[in-house]
Amino acid sequence: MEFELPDGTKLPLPDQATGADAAAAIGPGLARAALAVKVDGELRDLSRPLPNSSGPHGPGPQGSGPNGSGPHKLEIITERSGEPALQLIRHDAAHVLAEAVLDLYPGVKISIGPPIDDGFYYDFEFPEGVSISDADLEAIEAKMRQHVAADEPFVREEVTVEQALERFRAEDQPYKVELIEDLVRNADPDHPVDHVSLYTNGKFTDLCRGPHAPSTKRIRAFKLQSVAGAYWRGDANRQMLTRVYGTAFFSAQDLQQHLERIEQARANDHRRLGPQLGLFGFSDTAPGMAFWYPAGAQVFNSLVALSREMGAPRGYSEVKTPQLYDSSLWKISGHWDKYRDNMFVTEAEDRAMALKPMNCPGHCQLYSMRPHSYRDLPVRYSEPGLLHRNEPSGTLHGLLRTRSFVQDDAHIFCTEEQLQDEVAACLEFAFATYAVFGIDVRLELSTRPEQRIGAEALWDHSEAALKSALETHGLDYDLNEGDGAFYGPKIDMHMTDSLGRSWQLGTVQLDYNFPERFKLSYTGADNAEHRQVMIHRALMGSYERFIGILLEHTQGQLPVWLTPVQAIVVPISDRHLDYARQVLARLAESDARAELDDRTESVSRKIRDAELRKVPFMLVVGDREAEQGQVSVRERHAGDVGSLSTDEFAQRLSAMTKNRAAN
RNA sequence: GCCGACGUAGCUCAGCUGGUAGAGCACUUCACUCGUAAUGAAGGGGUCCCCGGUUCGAGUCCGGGCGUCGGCUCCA
Repeated sequence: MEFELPDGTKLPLPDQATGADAAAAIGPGLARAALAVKVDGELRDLSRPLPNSSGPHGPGPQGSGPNGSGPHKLEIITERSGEPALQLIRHDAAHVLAEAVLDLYPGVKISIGPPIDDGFYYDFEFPEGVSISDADLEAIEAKMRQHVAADEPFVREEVTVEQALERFRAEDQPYKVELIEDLVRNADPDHPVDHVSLYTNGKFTDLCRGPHAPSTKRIRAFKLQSVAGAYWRGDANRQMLTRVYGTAFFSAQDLQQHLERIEQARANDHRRLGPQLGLFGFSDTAPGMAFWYPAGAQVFNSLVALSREMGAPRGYSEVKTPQLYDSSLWKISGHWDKYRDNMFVTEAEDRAMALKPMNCPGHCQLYSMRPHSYRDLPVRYSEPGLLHRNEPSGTLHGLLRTRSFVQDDAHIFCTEEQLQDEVAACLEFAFATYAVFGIDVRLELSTRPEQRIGAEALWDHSEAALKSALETHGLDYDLNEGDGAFYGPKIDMHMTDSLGRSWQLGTVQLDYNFPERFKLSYTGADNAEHRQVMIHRALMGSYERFIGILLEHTQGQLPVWLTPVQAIVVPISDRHLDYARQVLARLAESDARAELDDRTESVSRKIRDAELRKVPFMLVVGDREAEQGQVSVRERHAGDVGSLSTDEFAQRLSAMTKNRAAN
């Protein structure tokens, strides 16, 4: 058997050699450092024999790799291998966590415990009447440390399904039994599952595909972080389990750095920045609904203005539709049946009414109130519509998930022939919008959900249309099966927040159903009525969410054109107030948003306060500047950048605002 | 909605096993008139989230509610 190492050198090994043998053949240092091996991209335990011609990679000439394409590629995984190595010890740590919890809480039922981005978790069902909280984590950690110090080897064994079931039934571990039964049931009929692998460390044995590091001692630094609830199998109708989250690293320094990064990210949380910068706040009197201070309203309105300015040349016409509709409208749209619990419903003169959770039925209503010719299409109605959704209390999240929000919403009514171009134009508009802010998004194509309305043929058609729009533009996307809207498939655009959580911003959704339900039509060239297609689209998503994400990505340093206060005039002493007022007046002439700090305070103090408010420009004025008609410019974060005439500065600032410079 | 935690001045937070509330910043006033991240002093400010209970006495203990945070589910 011959293997090829990452540097291209060949490594001959006897048949049945293990990963550990391979590492030892390369060098004793590597043998000690080795955690696992990667063979042709597959991670394996060091103790397992390496694949050979009769191995799982199937037929091929002796000593050659899969499909006869040359020797197997072999890489020894060590602490220096980065992410795969971390995943390995985090998975190890999850086993040790379960081991420790079983020690401390006899009778606990274990379910699953995978490594995840940045850490690991394990889900448990504690015995009746027992619950744990963050306060218990320390004791569990202490127990885990004992198992790590004991250097317990991870031992793999393959057993028959019957043996495994018998074992976990005897141990009264019903979740493991269910997992094995599902493995068997869901197996590919051509490759039935008759064996499963178990891993044992110390007295603890878990159903696990592996691989694992050689022993528990490789977990150098770990920490349990939080306790949370999680439904078994992610199903809200099933048992709520207790999830313990933790993370692990190869050194205490790495762990410390990771924890500090999280702490740092919290400082950029929009829920902290918003009130701190005087943008918005929340009150118990209106849970899930933001209150906007003047500075925040300024930012909000600037974004709405941007949408309008970009929409007009792209053929959008702004409309206004009511907030409150008779339930009959929601019955036509299907919202009454599917979302009534999440709508704010009221009553007027014995009529059931509901606040709009979406603009589309209103836009459909508006469209249908007049006849349309094929010559008018596409019709593109836009509306910064205020929506209310009674989101479950546990899902509210600052500006990112609210009960009241304004979408940069639009609906396009067009013919089948116009559809491709219109979807493409929506994507162009979206990317042009994101480019203003210099942000990147991740694309997702979501297909038909289980609960849906409309014929299968329409779904086939509309899914194909979105897919081809993405592919003809060469865009990368993730496929999200079953995650579409109840009326049609969609392309979603996602971004992450300061803690790496993903949020949907833009969306482009195809809809053959509402036109059907609202009986929307146009008169064709043949003088007959035709049904058209409808596109729902929002680009920023909601202005609330967009501002939240933008704050986190800019660390509160909004671009100059958008920031509420662009410049603050800082007179050195009270005798410079007159000149400072002249500067302010000059800035006001060119519509700059400027303020004067007229407090009787030191320059340092005024600078510090302006920096904390993240004002982009601080204009220091004293005797020198007054004499020469100048301002001494300090840029946020950068410090003093020299003096300019007041006119020159005002012009530059005005240009930055006009160009929406992405600084 | 579900699991766990938390809720004290505008903000960040102290307040031990129950004895009637405190700091820093912010705010007000006075003095200082200052050249690029905190001048000093004095002062005002609290139904300790709400409602009930236990107790001679509750910010502290117990129950319920509301809100927030971390997850889960959901997200038209």
